[in-house]
Amino acid sequence: MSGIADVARRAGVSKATASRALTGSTQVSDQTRQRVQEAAAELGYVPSTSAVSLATGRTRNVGVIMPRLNRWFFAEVLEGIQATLLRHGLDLTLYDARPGTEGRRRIFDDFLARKRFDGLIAVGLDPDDHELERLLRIGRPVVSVVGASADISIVTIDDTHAAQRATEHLLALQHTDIAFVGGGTETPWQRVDAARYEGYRRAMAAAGHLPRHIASPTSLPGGYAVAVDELSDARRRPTALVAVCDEVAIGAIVAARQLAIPVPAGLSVVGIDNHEYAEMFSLTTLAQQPRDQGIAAAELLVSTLGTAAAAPVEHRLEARLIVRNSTAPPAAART
Amino acid sequence: MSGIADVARRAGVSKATASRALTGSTQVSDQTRQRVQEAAAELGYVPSTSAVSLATGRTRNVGVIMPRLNRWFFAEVLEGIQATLLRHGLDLTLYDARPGTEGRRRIFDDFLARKRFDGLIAVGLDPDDHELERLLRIGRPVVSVVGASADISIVTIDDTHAAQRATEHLLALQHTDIAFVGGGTETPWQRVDAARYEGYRRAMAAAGHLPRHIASPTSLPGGYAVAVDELSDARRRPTALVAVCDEVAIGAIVAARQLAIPVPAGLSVVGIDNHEYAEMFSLTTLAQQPRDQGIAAAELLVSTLGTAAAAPVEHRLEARLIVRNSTAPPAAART
DNA sequence: TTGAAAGCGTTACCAG
DNA sequence: CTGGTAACGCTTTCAA
Repeated sequence: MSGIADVARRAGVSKATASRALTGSTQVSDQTRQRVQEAAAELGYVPSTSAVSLATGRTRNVGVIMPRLNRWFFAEVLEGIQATLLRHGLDLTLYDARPGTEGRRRIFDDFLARKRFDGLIAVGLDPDDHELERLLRIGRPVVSVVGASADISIVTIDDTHAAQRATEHLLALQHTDIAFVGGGTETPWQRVDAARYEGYRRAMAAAGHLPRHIASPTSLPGGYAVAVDELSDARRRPTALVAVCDEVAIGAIVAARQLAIPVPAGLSVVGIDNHEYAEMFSLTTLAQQPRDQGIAAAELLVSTLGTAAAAPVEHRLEARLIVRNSTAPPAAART
Repeated sequence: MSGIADVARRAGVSKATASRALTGSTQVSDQTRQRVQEAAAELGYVPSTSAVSLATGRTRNVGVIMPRLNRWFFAEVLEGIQATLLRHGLDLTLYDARPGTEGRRRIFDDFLARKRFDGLIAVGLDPDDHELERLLRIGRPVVSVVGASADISIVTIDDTHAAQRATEHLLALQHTDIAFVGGGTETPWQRVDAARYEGYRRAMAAAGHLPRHIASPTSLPGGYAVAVDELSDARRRPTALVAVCDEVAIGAIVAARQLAIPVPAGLSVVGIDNHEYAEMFSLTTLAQQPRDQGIAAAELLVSTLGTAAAAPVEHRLEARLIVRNSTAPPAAART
C-alpha cells in the first residue's frame, strides 16, 4: 500500500516532482522521471483513485445506462463500449434501468446524481421528460445510442430508412401483401419501433399498398408466438413479413417451419439487425453493427471528455442489406 | 454543487455534526439531525463519492468481472447482481475479460489493482494461476459464480450432478446410444464443460454404456452446425443427446428439424439451463437460475463487506429437471 | 451532544 | 526543473 510519498522518498525527490513525473504532464528532467518511474515500479505503486479524483475532479470512469442487458443488441453495444473504454484506460460503471422498476427511479434520482463518472452513455433509454431532465442536469457529457433528443449527441442507424429498404426489397420481389411485425403489445411504442414502422408504412404507401400491422413483443419467443397465431390461417396470411428486429423475424421463421410453411417459398421474412443467429436461419436482414455503435459512442464521449461542452453531434451508421435465403418472390408471381 | 460545509452553515452546526447527522452513525440530537437533513434536502446536497472514499476507505462500489456479456447465462447473472447491488445502494463497475485478449490482461494487471471497489464478483472466469493470484492479491472479498477455487466463496449449481441427472433421464427412457454435445472446439475445456461431461460419463458408466462425445462450440449456431454434420447419417446417429447447455441443445433441435428428424420421436435432446428460448422449443432441461445465482452472489458479497475476512463459503443452488417435449423413448423401444 | 482540527492521498499553485 | 504547501470534500478522533 505504498503512496506517492514513498515513491518520492525512494527516488529522492518531493511528492510534487514524483506526481509530475508519473502523470507525465509538466516538465521534468528525463533523469528524474526515470528514477521516479523505477521507484514506482519497484514499490508496485498504484495511485489511489479516490485521491486522484478528489484532487483533479475527474474520475476516469464512464457511466453506461441501458434498459436491458440480456438482449443481443444491448449486450453487443455494451461489449463495444467496454472494449473501447478499456483501451483508453477508463472504467465502466453500469446502470441497468429496466423500464417501470423502482430500480430505474433510484438510478435516475439517486445514483446518477453522485456523478461517479466523467461522462455518460445512454443506450436505448427512451427517457421520459423527468428522466431526460435528470440526465441533462448532471452537467457531464452524455452520448446516446439509439433514441433521440435535441441536445444530446447520438450514435445510431437511420431506423426509418432501414425499415423502408427492407420493405422495398420485398416490394421489388413483387410482394404486395406485406405485414409489419413488432411494436410490442403494451401501449406506448418504443421510439425505435415507431421509426421502423414509419419506414415500412412509407414504402408501402409509395407502392400503393395498404400497411398491415401484427403486434408482437420484441423478442424471439414473442415473434414465434404471434406468428404461430397469425400464420396458421392460409387465407389471411401475408406473403411477406417485415420484422421490427431479427429476433422477431427468427421467431416467425421458426413458427413458419413449425406450421410447414416453406420459407422463402411460402413466406418471405426480412429482419433488421444481422443478429448472431441470422446466418443459421438464412435470414435476409438489414445489418446494423451494434458493437460498432458502442465503439463509436465511446470514442465520441472520450473525445469530448477533455474539452468544453461542444454542440451535440449526430453520428449515423449505415444499415447494409444482406440478402440471404429468407426472401423470394411470392408464390403468385412465380406461376 | 454545495458541500457539507454549506449544509452545516445552513443548519447552523459544524461540519462534524452535519456529517454525523447525515451518515446516521453517532449520537446526534433528533432536533439537530432533523435540521441538518432539511438543510441538505433544500440544497440538494450530494456527498462527493471520492471525498467519502478517501476519508473512509470504502468505495460503495462492487466490481464484476466476466468473460462474456452477450451470452444468456452471463447477462442473466449480471442482471441479478445489478438489481441486488442497486437495492443496497451500491454501484457496479463492469470488467469484460474476454479470454485471450489484451484487454483481459490489462484488467488483471492494471484495472483490478486500482481497487475501485470494496469487493469483487467473478463470473465464470476460469482464471489461470497468474490471474487467480492477482484476484487474491487485491485484498478485497471475492465471490465467484461458476468456477471453483479453494479460497474464494462461490455460488453455483452442481454441474456434474446436473449433467448426470440429464443423462439418467434419458437412460430411464431406455436410451442407450446417448452422445454428449459440447466442450468447445479449442483445446482446453472450460471447467464447467468438463464437470458436465463428467456427470454424463458417470451416468453412462453406471448403466454400462459407452460414452460418446461430439465436440461443439458453446453457442446456438455452434450446436446447430455440429448437429447438421453429425445427424445427417441415420445409421451413425445417436438416439439421444445431452447438450452442455440449452443453446447447444436448441441448435441441435433446429438442425434436427432441418434434417426432418422428428424430435423427440427420432431424437431426444436434453439441455442444461432453462434458457429463455427453452419453452418455445419444448426443450427438456435442467433449470439453473442464473439470475438467482447473481442475486445470491451479490448478497453474499454484501454481507461480507462490513466484516473481517471470513472463511470461504460454498453456496450450491439446485438444478431442477423440467420435462418438456424434446425427450421420449427411442424408436426401438416403442416397436 | 457538539466543535475544532487532523487526516485520507493526490494534484496544482507559487516560489525559488 | 524542483520543492513546499494549500487545496480537494469528507470523516473521525479528541476535547469540551
